[in-house]
Amino acid sequence: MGISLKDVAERAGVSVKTVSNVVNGYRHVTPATRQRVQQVIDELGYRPNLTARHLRKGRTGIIALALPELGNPYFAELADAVISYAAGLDYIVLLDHTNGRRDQEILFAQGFRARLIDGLILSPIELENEDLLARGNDAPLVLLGEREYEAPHDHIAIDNVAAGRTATRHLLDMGRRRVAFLGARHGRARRTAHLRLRGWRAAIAESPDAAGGDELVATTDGYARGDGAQAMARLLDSGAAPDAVFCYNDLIAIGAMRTLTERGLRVPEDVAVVGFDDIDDGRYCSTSLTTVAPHKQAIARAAVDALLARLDGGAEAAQSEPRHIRPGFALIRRESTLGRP
Amino acid sequence: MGISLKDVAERAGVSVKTVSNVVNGYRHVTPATRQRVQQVIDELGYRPNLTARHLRKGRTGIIALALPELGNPYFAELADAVISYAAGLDYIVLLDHTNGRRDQEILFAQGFRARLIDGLILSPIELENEDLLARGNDAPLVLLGEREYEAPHDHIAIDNVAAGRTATRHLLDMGRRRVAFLGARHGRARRTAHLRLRGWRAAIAESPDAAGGDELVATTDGYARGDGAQAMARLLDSGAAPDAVFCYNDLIAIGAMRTLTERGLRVPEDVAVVGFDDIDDGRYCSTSLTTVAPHKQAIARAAVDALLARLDGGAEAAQSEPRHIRPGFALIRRESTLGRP
DNA sequence: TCGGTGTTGTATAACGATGGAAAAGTCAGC
DNA sequence: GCTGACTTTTCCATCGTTATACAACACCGA
Repeated sequence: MGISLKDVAERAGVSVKTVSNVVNGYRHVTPATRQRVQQVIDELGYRPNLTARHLRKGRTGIIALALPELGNPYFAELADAVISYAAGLDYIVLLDHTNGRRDQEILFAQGFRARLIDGLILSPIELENEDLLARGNDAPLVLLGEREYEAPHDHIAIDNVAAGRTATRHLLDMGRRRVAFLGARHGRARRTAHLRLRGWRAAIAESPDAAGGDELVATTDGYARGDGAQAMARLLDSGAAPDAVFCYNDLIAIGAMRTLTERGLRVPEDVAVVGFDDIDDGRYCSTSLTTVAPHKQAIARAAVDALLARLDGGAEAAQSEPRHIRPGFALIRRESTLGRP
Repeated sequence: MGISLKDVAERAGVSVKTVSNVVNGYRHVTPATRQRVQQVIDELGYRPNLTARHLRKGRTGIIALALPELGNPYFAELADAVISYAAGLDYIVLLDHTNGRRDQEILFAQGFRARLIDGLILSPIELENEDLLARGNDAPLVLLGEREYEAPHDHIAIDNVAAGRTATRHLLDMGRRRVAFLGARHGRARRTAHLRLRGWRAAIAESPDAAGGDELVATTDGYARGDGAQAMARLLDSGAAPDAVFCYNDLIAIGAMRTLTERGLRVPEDVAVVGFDDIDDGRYCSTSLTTVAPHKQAIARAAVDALLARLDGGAEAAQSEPRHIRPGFALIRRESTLGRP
């Protein structure tokens, strides 16, 4: 095993608590004692045992971040942001992925890492409201992303309806009249894409001469490039003849552009494309991708801050009303709608 | 606080140890007692406190995985694989990123998460051999990736020289004669790209009529798409006139393709491109990317297995010779060299 | 010299779990 | 009914840390 406080105490000829006091920077320690103890600490290379400290304090300093999948760059970039920001506040982030499966999301919400973590940030896909209400766990939970719940938890999400509307309006402003939506969902995950779809509908409705029939809405099974490629193919085969697509996310948009190119259609001349997420990939596509950019840093900050407020804020903060925070977003205009300069 | 063994014990009218025995499936417990205890456990919703267990056992069941950056899909996908595989073995993975900075890598190697983690898997970029030798930490360390060290640690990496040669030879086989290498490095990180560059040289050397001058080697500052785009631009401006490029990784390759398209050059007709990593992006570029695919699952398995062998194998395993494991790779041929079918 | 005040250090009990040894209980065989 | 062998349960110490309570000491003014 390693060096413990006891070893240091013996060597320095003081009590264990005094060493602990030095380690923790307690005020009332004579400079002489402090120096002597510190010297022994350096000599022996003492490092505090976090496990023991956590046991005693009842807190671990670890928060969990559960995301659908890291393979999606949006989540990877978001994870990056959360880890960095939490590290600055002396919190360690335990990163997990749920594969967007309900059973795994429930597992996390229930807190299967009981008391290893102080709190949890979860980005759900299929989780239902009832799953949250059945939660028998006291660790604070912050929800991330599009889904809206009635359970009493803080929720961080950009205004997806407004974002969807902004994206769609941009396409309409560029003169497009048959704007398709790519990435609607069936089944449980329906609500996830629903908000962006609602934004699309709203923008269409504001534009009298724009087409907005259901034949312009294409569903996908997942959120990856392949799903976008397939959905685009189906849309083209169906004869819906869109002159623009607003995609649920950038990955789907990239897949869609791939299909368009394969079919000999030009982006944006024949079909303009807008994505969502502003992942790094979109910037370097052969036709760079216009996209809605949620402010990831702000989301990360808001999530961690909300969680820590419940953790560190004492009883009144822990019981206070759930907050709904809406970080900002921006429409980044690139070649897939503006064309090559 | 939560429910502890003691609470369960009191309620069930048995000793704490008996409850612990039930929880841990200890053999000699009467079915009657077991059932009664189990019932109380379910009733109270008892969950063992991992922190306390870890303190007692001296092990946490947590391993750390330190990667340069999650924003790079290769690492994200790899992390995904490691987390999944470790979870199957009841280990939790703590994911961190070093940004490829030496100071951060040293921090991890030194084990700043002392005794929170049982072992560490590190994918270094700038770390030096001396940093490893100076390591004053007993937790096992497994190294991942191209860099080669003389320090006594297990090392998992595909054969980068062979992979580089395979990729380059593929380009030569397709009739290219001016094959450039994109992504060499200056300074500390030099050695990282060195092996793939060596493979490039080897393949060129085997092909008498192929050009192989230094004007065909372009350095980059990083490993992102932007670096590839810039490097490609510089290469074109320098007049080196390559008819193919082998890129250090897929991101650089994607950036390079972007520049080629901008300059009106066709891929692969004018310039063929090969990447490295087989990230999902490459599959859905408008020109899908030929690439070297390291077997990520195998790498993840090997890394975790090597670490756990040192952890669980007892003293003799912990002291045994460091192993060097070489998972396989494959060349995935796609449009960026074969052309559109 | 004496209390009062404030600082510095120590002893001991937790935190929640597990391991080992001792104690208690069960049962067969004589 | 007793012994011995085995099973089941309890008791206590322990992991490394911090909190609480208090002891020791110096310093000050009266």
